[in-house]
Amino acid sequence: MLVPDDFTHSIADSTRLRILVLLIQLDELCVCQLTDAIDVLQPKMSRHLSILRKNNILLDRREGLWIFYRLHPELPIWAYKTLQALSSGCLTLQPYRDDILRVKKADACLPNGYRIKVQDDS
Amino acid sequence: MLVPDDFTHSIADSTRLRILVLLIQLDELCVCQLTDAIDVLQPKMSRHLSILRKNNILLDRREGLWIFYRLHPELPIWAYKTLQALSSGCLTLQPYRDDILRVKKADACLPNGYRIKVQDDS
DNA sequence: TTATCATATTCGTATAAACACATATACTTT
DNA sequence: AAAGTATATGTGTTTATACGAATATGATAA
Repeated sequence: MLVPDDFTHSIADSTRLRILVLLIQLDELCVCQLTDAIDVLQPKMSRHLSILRKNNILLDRREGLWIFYRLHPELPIWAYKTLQALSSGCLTLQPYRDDILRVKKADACLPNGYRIKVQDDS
Repeated sequence: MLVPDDFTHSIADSTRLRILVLLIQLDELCVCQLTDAIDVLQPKMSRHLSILRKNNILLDRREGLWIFYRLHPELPIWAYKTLQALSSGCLTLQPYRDDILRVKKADACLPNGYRIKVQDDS
């Protein structure tokens, strides 16, 4: 069960906060999408995802080679509301704003049918 | 100006989270009330208050020997909402629940007229 | 002034967290 | 089977953080 102490610790790293903001906005992303968008080395991304997974903040799902992460569906309401509020404070700021743009534009290593559908506003 | 990174760092310590939950529930408290309720050594309390003050999460006000702390009145809305949500997840749990009871029952070193008015439910 | 009280800061130390690099695992394709 | 791809973990090191103990500050009272 998620307790406030583990939760606050989980969000207190800038890479993890960026991951969470991305997943609140875009529901589900695979590791390579997150790695590309946030631009970190793969082992670093993996380790931060591991922390969020162990604390039951994220849930993962394997699909072939790819592993998709999303907010844990049984995240306590208080935790979800906290993330929503935090996220609303991040969206207009860097690097969070550009992270989202990068995911949408990126042509990551995704399996067919899993690219994000976005209207091209260029 | 408060940025999400400083904010998440500020709430990622259990003593600081306890302080914030207390101040959300009880508006304004002096250092000795916080120290007694949370039961930490005075320099430790002071250091944590200093961090919250420097990050513009708390505002202090001197009244004679006593210094009162409250949430910063210009706290960004996203930060306030985040604290509200987090606090709602803490209130039913220990040690947050008992912290509040202790403040209400305590006979701290307050100047006259500053004791918290609570109905005695004993 | 001196004493006293509430609060703040300095300092040295111990603990924890994040990191890069190397390597391992798990799955798919050939 | 071997090779290739995506993701995870082990290891050693560096950096950040929290801490207790001692001391300083700032206000009040005698």
